[in-house]
Amino acid sequence: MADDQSPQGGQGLLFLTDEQLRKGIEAMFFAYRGFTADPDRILADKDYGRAHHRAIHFINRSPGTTVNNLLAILGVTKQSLNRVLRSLMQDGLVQSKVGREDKRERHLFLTDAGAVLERALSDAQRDRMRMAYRKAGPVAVAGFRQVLEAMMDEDMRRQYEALRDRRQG
Amino acid sequence: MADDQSPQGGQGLLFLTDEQLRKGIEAMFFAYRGFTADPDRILADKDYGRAHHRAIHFINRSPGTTVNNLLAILGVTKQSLNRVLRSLMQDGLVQSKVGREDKRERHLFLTDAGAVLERALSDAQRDRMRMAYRKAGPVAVAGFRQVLEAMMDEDMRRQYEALRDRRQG
DNA sequence: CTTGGAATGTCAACAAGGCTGACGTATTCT
DNA sequence: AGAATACGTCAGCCTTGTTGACATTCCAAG
Repeated sequence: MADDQSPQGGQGLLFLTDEQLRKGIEAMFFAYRGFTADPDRILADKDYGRAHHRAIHFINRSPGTTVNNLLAILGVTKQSLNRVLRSLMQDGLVQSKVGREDKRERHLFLTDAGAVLERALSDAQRDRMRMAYRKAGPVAVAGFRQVLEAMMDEDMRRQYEALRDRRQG
Repeated sequence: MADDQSPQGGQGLLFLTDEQLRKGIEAMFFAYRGFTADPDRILADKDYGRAHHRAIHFINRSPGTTVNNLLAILGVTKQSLNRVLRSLMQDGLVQSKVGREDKRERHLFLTDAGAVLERALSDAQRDRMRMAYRKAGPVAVAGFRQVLEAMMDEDMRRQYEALRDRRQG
């Protein structure tokens, strides 16, 4: 694949050619389709879309998070998020509680029914991920995460890092 | 979930825990935002969206490809693609030629103006990719690609592979 | 040669889910 | 008291996915 050279910097920069970069770009494109395919199939039956999945995922991840918080993580407008949250609450999958300290805030939680759906969605997504991880092996997985993290914008990375070490009930 | 075993894998299966998988899922989510951010900014000025970018990318990649071909690669309906192609053709970025052998087919090409936009878009996307690659290093990059390829569906992977070794004029 | 079916592509209409802008209400901060 | 914050909502727009209907072209069977 490449002419190995001696020291750490020296192994040629063949992995930085336009050709290699383009392959990476196309790999991202196709892989993302696989990444969302399984949850999408589950959601299609239920009149929900990817937007609902994202909301459910992050509410599960950070129970009690506020609307504003979720907004920042998802990177959408409140009007857009609101549409999704409204339907999830009407269907009894998400519950919002008025803040105790600051009564302007609404804290979001999954109901039992919401947790069931979340489980189904993340199981499906994890299964594919697990398969890919197992196939590629631990070293590849470490590289995978490194490159992804390097692709994020600064503020996204902060959101991502903030999520990393949070323990959830 | 994580009992260490001896054989070749030796280093435990800690990279397959639900926790690790979830981090990978979230990394994909945030990284994809970064991945599309730069081209999106360019397109926003021009009344185009991601769909236009995808079409332009793959037409550039495989000049003379047919609509049907493109359909399969992009994974959308022909009606959806058609709308995008129509606007690109009206704006003089893409040109379609009736097939010589089979007159039902339309072969797609970028015009000079189309090639200019393609350049701008892919430069932007490649710059980010290059930065990430450089930061992560060649070993990480190899792992990155391995995992992405393992995440694809069978038919996507075939599309992706078919693209890999094609030489373009 | 003709005819019917399959393949290719176009037009029309609809839905999801982004967006902006404007506004109302409750609450908190200064 | 007045400004700022957090949230919800209405209205309207755009992109991009969907299905349905239809025209053209090709090909194969009769």
